[in-house]
Amino acid sequence: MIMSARRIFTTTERTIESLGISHDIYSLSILIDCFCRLHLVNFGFSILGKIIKFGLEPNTVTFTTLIKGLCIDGKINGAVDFFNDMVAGGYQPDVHTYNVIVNALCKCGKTNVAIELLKGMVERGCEPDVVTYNAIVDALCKDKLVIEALDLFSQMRNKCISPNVVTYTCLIQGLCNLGKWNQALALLKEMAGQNISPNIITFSILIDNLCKEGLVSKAQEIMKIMIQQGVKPDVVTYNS
DNA sequence: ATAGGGTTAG
Repeated sequence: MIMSARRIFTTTERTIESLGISHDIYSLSILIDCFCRLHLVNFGFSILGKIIKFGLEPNTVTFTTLIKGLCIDGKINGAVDFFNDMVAGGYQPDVHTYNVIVNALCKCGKTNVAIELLKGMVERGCEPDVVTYNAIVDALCKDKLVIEALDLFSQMRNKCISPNVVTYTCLIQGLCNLGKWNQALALLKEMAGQNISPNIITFSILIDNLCKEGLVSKAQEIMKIMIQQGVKPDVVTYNS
């Protein structure tokens, strides 16, 4: 595995060089991304070394790609450390950079740290967007902290960051998990008012939870609405 | 001009 990875690394380099194509920060950042997706983040860091050796300047994209590579490998602490190094080195993280870290923190159960980072980015003048909020709203809902999730939901609206179908779907799921399907249905209505179309996932969550509550006729009602809106039930919907 | 972020369900 290690040998073949190294071979990929060196032959990629030789091939590009033998074609007479010179590297720039774009191609090298793409190369870093490729290695990171192959779980070869260390090779990504060797590319960073090459960038510096070539006298090129790594930028926010280069760093963000490496941070994501560390997250892909579950090295969340390493990712946070490298993020701090980046900031200490005078490089400004942007909303993409923050979203990579926030998402990784949320996915590994460190929702509180993610919320701290959300506060931190605002203080640094980097505005969060719907992606940032969705990650945290989803994590809070999965932690059964729906009140906190709804609080964040109103916070984002105060900032004029429009929630989308994912935001609503996460909240609906969170409410359903606590048996608050009435509130979940209210959110479904609210979506219509906001011109946000529920999708197959939104509908399936509602149908599944209504069935579990023994409200099968209500579930069938939702399924009718779903079909009316042109969303085709799938195997998940029918299983429910 | 060319590169980087999430996406929710049984």
